[in-house]
Amino acid sequence: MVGVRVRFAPSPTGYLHIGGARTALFNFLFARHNGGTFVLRIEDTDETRTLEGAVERICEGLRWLGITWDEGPQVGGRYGPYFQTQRTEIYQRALAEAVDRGVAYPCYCTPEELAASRERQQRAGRAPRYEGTCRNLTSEQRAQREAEGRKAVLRLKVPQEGALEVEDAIRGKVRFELATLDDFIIQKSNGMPTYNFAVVVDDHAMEITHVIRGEEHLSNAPKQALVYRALGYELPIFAHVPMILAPDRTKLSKRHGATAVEEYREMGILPEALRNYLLLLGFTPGDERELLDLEEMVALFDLSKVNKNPAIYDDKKLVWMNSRYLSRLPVERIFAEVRPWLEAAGLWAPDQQPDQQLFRQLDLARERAHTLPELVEAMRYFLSDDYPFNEKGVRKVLAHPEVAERLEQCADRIEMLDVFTAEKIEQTYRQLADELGLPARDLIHPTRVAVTGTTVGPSLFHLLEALGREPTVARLRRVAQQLRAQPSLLSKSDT
RNA sequence: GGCUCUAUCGUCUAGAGGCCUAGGACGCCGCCCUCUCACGGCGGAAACAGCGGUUCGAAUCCGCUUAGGGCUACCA
Repeated sequence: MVGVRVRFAPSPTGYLHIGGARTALFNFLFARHNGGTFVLRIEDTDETRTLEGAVERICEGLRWLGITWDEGPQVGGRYGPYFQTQRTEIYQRALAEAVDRGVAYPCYCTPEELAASRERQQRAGRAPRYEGTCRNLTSEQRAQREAEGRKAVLRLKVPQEGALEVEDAIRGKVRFELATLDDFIIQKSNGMPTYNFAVVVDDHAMEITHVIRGEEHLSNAPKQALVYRALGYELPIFAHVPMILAPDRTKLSKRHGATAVEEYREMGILPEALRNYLLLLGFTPGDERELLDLEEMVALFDLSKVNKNPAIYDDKKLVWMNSRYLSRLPVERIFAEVRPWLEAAGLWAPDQQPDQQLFRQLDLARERAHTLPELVEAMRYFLSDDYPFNEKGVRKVLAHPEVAERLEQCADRIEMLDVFTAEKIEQTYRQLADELGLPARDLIHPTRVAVTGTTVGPSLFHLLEALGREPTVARLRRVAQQLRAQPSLLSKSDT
């Protein structure tokens, strides 16, 4: 007895689409939740659409999201091969079986004849269906067409009356009139099986118990059910998850912005955030929790909690989620994520090792960042003396005659401190402010802008502690000097 | 066109006949916290597509309409 077996079966036509990623996630969670097996299978029967490197990109996207498969490319398995192009003998056997059972027949119509027939029917206001030209050919007629050198395809003989009900775990019973279906092709003239045939053969051969896939396949379900029936296979449980639509309610495509998982990675989105966001697109955890780690997702996942209606994709919430993960995940983890970004920005050397001070800085910076590139900017003044000055900030808090001296006084006091801690720094700032008869903010704000170039950021005293005494003092003095020499110097480098 | 799925705030959604003067989250707007920003807290604006039924009672059930999606290939 096999337990739950599910599969994700993308065709390698390019990148991993977020809709596909969500389907994969649901399959993965379903398998894990039920202690089952998650299979990755590549549907590459259309060689003209198969793209070089696409399988690798899809695998990498899945791995990045933390979706791992138990059988499939790169890992193997007992039900292989996992590429349809390598399973041709299996299809040939199934095709031969279909012919033997009398449920399939060769059709010699050319694509041109078919197109003409379709057009004729459409003009007559009817739904285009295969007219059954070759359905009842005698063996002489077949032989004659073979002799003419006509190439044959194989069609499935579909009953012309009655109805077929497909049970869907998400939608319930879906009923189709057989009269609306026609004898569809199961083997192309190049010998390859068509999608609707190959999926069934593979799902059966791989003992798939639950077919969880996108809603775009719902209309294929009756055809596939017919193939199952024709071949005498047992039907799996179907579950069609709603599609993800673009904000204009059309199918999500490139012109709507990012649609590939890898693009989100390149935008500085963490896999935890994308995975979490994708889960919530069409799935309700049941309580009011929204931020869920993989373990919680596995524990909670259930097909009955998958929604029926399509979700419109809106990345505002994704960005918010990303900011939450940025500040919640272990700081070491965040460092591993930003590290390549910091290196690319020239703020971190490839051989450089992080220390406690770096982690403190990261801790302060990450609370304010929504994405990895934002985090890089929030880290810039910690890692480099070359940080941009915000023009408005300079004008507002630095460009005043009394500021230079105050900055120097702050620097003096800082140098006198026995220990450089946030607490001590705050004490001395407040004391100095008292002595000067000023509100503390008149010292705090100029210091912040001088040391970071910006008016926004972490609590100043923690900021200074994380920055370190030497850089703090050096920056205060440098800025004071520049203010004295020429105030406009500072406002040149604006952000 | 035919077949089919879907329909609650701008978006993701809760809601499986009375608990709904429809709840939460993102976003937006105020206020609080405060050295700024962010976080956090508090509050606000914001929805049951329409019309008919069924019922004592409907966001919830049924029908129709409307709108959107999918399929309708020798693509997957």
